[in-house]
Amino acid sequence: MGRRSDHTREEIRELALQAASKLVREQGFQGLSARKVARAIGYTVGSLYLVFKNLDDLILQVNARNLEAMHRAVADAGVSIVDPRQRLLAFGRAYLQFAVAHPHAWRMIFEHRMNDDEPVPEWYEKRIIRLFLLVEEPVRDIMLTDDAAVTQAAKALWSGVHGVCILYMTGKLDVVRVGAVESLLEHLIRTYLAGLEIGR
Amino acid sequence: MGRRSDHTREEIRELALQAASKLVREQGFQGLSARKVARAIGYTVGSLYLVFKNLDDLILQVNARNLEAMHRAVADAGVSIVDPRQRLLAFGRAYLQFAVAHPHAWRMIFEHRMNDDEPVPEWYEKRIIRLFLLVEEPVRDIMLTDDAAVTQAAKALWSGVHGVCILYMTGKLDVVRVGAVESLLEHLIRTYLAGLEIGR
DNA sequence: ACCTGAACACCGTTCAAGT
DNA sequence: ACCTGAACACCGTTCAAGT
Repeated sequence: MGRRSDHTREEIRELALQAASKLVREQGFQGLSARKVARAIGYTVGSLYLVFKNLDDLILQVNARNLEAMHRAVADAGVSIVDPRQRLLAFGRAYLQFAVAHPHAWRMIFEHRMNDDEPVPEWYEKRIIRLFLLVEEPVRDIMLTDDAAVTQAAKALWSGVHGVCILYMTGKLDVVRVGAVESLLEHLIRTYLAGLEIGR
Repeated sequence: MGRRSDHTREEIRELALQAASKLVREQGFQGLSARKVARAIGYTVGSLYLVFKNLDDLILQVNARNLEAMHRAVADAGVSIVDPRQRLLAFGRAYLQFAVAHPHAWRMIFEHRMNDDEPVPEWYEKRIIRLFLLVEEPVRDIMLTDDAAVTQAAKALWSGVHGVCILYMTGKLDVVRVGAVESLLEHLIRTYLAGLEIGR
């Protein structure tokens, strides 16, 4: 066999990424496999390895797109909000909402681990860090300074927000009401920011 | 074949749990498999299913022991510290230290997911919640009240601590210095607690 | 040049068959 | 009663062979 040329390399790549996204959306991270992706796009498993380095590579590409969407969702939530506290609250809510709206995509972003403990490529790390940078600006407005303390505060605050989200998503928060997580998240942000203003 | 009776059911169970622990310690969560455990203890894979329901069951048992050790490490760190703020700081440091000292065990606790999205058994959930309860007491001392606000504050604070730990353990915190994570953690706890005292 | 098919080295889980 | 061995239905990855 061979030499079908029904699709270009780029087309196969795109088909595979969309099939993978669909599999994750419908069956979760655990339901994704190279063989399933290949079957879904009508090619053999081997063909995937002409277009992707390996399964990790494919997953990173899917995650990159979802990170992009997440970044946009969070950034958009802050547009037209001038007060830095309200901005950070909007960011936090949007972050949580994205996780709730796309649970499987969100979990794959944070639960995927490289095989053989290979390091995550640099272009990918940057996409994660971009989210922290989004938070730095309003934090700077609140702290009224521009040194390393801002970076630390942004990291601390966003780690907290992330902690709430991940414990909620993995069912370890023991919350009953639907709005309880939102309340918890807002309480954490408000309380942390209040503490920040004292030390100013 | 069959009918060796070299070991009782309980002995096989214990051998398997220790072999599994060792595999995780040396090769990580991903390096664990039922077949490897069986090989390590000199039994066939099938035998494991006489003693454990499935691989998830075995993993939960290992995690339960590690959760026990973690709970003890955190609790012990707070003994003889009367000031509630210092107590919470000690708890946080101990939590982070346990993660750093036993990275693979720590990650298996928080990265393992049930197959087929089966719910985690109740006895297991309680072990996780026990950690939150540990935090409630000093938080109560600080808030000088005994209502639901204490539970919420404990959850918020410990979610934050956990967020710092998990982002650090998965290399997403972009910290360079060794002490930077400890500083970040202490900053988060101190700032949150400062904010808590204002709203009192 | 492009793609396949088969192979390799693994998985988790089940269960008839042996002692 | 206890344990095995083999089977089943899956994996990720590689690569000689076909068109």
